Amino acid sequence: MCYHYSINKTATEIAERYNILPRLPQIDPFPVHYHTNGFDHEYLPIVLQNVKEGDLNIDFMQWGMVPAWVKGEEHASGIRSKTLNARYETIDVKPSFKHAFKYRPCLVPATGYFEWMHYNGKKYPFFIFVPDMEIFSFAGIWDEWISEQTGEILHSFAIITCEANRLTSKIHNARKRMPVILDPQNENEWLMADEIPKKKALLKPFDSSRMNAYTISRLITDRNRDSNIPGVVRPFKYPELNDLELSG
DNA sequence: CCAGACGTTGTT
DNA sequence: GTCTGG
DNA sequence: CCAGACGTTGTT
DNA sequence: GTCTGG
Repeated sequence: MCYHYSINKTATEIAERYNILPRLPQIDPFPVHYHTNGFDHEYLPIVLQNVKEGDLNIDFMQWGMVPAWVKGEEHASGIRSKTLNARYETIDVKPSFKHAFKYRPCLVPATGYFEWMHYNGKKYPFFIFVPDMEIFSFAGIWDEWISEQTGEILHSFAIITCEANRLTSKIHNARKRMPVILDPQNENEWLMADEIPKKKALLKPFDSSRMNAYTISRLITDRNRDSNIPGVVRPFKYPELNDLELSG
């Protein structure tokens, strides 16, 4: 699963990472997100294929995908907390996701994500990242929803999940899921492929040996403070976890 | 056929 | 313990 | 996912 | 819009 992640880079830096240079003036300034909570449905930078010109573009979409067929604002705000993630196993058959899976793939730029380990009855937050990629991509899907009431257009997205790999299943010691992270050489393929088996073949757990993680402070879920600050991704030690071995 | 849902996570 | 709201 | 509530009566 | 349960 993945309900909390980090993209603490400016839109300009993200554009450079994906070789999207020409449109820079339009997309900055944009706030960085040391921590975004899915249930806040923030606007976040998304990379997608520009249908007309064929090159990549950045758009800003709300996390929590509202499918195009949803009727009414109330229904839209009700469903988006349940569509933060989409299971890869059923993404091609679920009514909420199959259309977006077929026609609207996207990359979700990230610098890391957050997960809680359950240990002796307590929960410990971890920051999980890919040391060899400052910005990496979750595989995502998006959709366009138009409000009947206001005519307003909403672009929103979901992050695809798969079974956890070795590292992430140790942090998730109960149920084992993780967001799909794409190898950079597969990013374009994810945006371009049009055969369902080809697309599903890309949705695999990322190489555990290329990932790393450490504990962070409980500031991340402190409701009395803004968690979107650098301190939220800084290492924080819990003495009772000292014996824990993540790499083995 | 119609009505109603449409989703994920976690669980010693 | 379990549900709800964010 | 986590944090926080979890109930009723009567109401200027 | 499309699927599922009754």
